[in-house]
Amino acid sequence: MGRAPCCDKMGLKKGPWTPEEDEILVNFINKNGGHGSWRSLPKLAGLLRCGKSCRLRWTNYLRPDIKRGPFTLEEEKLVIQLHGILGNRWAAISSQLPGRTDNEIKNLWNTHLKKRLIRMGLDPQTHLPMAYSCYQLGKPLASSVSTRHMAQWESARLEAEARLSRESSLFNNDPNSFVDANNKTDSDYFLRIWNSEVGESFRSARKFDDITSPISSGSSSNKCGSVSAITTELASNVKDDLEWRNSDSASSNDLEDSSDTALQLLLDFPINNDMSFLEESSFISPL
DNA sequence: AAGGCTAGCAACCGCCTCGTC
DNA sequence: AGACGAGGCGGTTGCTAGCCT
Repeated sequence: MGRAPCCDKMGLKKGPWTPEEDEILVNFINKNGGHGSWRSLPKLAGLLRCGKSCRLRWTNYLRPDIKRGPFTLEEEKLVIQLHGILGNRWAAISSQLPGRTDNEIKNLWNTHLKKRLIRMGLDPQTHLPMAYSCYQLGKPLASSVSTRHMAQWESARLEAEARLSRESSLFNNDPNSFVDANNKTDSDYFLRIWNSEVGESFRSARKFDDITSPISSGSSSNKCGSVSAITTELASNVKDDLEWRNSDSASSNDLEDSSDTALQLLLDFPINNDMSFLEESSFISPL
């Protein structure tokens, strides 16, 4: 059914790359001012690899702008925040972390951050307490997650724009310049994402009105309901769920003694919107 | 010291999207 | 319109180093 793997051809090497292969690939790309067609690159460069393998090696390891070394606290914070908004869209998340690859972020998430959230009793997909995220009033989980992401998008954007207007006097003349770390605020991140191609899919989603249509959480071409309608529905759902959760005192104490910094980072994010009552709930550990 | 276990990470695989013909 | 190829993406695998017993 599926297409045959591109490396099935006889004679093509698989597995870890040797320093010699790395050198050949880097030299070829530098010499030609780019990779050109990945499919034809191995033959032209004299590598016994498939084009896909070359592309992966270049984008995940050999690219000169890749930042090596452990993730900083700020980067981890950003990954958690972005994952809460974008879900498992590693490429979209990595586009907001200069020098970090999607593979690196995916590994960070799977080996560190995900486990951290699970340890704290939080669903790594929804960033909400496990018991809560599993029962969205009988609605399909994938739909509720995407709905939540949509609402967070809109809320974060509105908050960011409001803050940006307040702080406009502090900004550079170039409103699109987000490079200066001194001026980098959380608002900046969201406006930058919102104005990027990543946000485009969400901006265009405002055209759709069918809030009840199923949403594929794994696809980059989601069809989503109108954001304002979703936000309204979400607020209603969350309030209902909070009432349900508050009646279940057994689960509400699980997180109170958590001092994990990741949770703090997640909750520290200044989204003061119609979902802010979530933070006031005793269900989530006090700051 | 040695064997088992685990975490971290590089690389692969299969599916999807988009562009071209 | 649909078949095909190329590139991109996310999930998963497998190797390795470090830790534990």
